[in-house]
Amino acid sequence: MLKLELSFYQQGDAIALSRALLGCVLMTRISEQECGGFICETEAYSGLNDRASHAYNGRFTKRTKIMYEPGGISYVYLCYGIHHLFNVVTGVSGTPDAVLIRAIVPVAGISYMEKRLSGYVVSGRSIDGPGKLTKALGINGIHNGISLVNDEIWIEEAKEVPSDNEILVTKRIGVGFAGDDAELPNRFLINEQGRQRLFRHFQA
DNA sequence: CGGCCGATCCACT
DNA sequence: GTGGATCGGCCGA
Repeated sequence: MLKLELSFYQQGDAIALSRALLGCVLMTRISEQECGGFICETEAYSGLNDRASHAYNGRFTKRTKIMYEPGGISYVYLCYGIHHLFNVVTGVSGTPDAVLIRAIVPVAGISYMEKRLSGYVVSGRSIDGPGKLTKALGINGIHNGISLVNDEIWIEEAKEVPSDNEILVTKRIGVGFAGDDAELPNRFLINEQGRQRLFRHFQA
């Protein structure tokens, strides 16, 4: 399987990349365990003009500075004091764009992910919810800012790409504070039929 | 320096 | 469908 290269993350905007990441395979190798699944839900956060983004209007802090880096690194942060959320930084240096990964369909290391989720059964279903996703994959705050072209967290090309009629576009979750920007159609997901079709390409 | 609050999840009812 | 858990970052004083 082919690992996505830096150039993938640095071309195009966050919306195009949110769409392009559907079907790609998010993998982690953490504590000697290789786990992962193909991405089936994303949200685009387009920095400067997006009130839902941490970097709205050029806000530049210790936390958000990572979003201004060139694409191809992770942005992991703590939400509600409990959940780590995993984002992919995209675009060129100076553009604070990122894609939030919200769900995967598990294809590797399933038993270990279930262990991390205290026995929650992930086999045969999606791992929905960005906090649960990072817990299953073993991602936490120490992975903030690391390259996605390495051997700890990386993304592989899709084995099979979802077709347009398998993709749903909606407004984003939990961004009601963002005013009009809360209505932006920046959330992308593969429908149930598409998830099952893509999953079949991972079976031996 | 203090207080507020969020890109959530789960265990209740 | 609702509320509690739980904490770092941010803002205003």
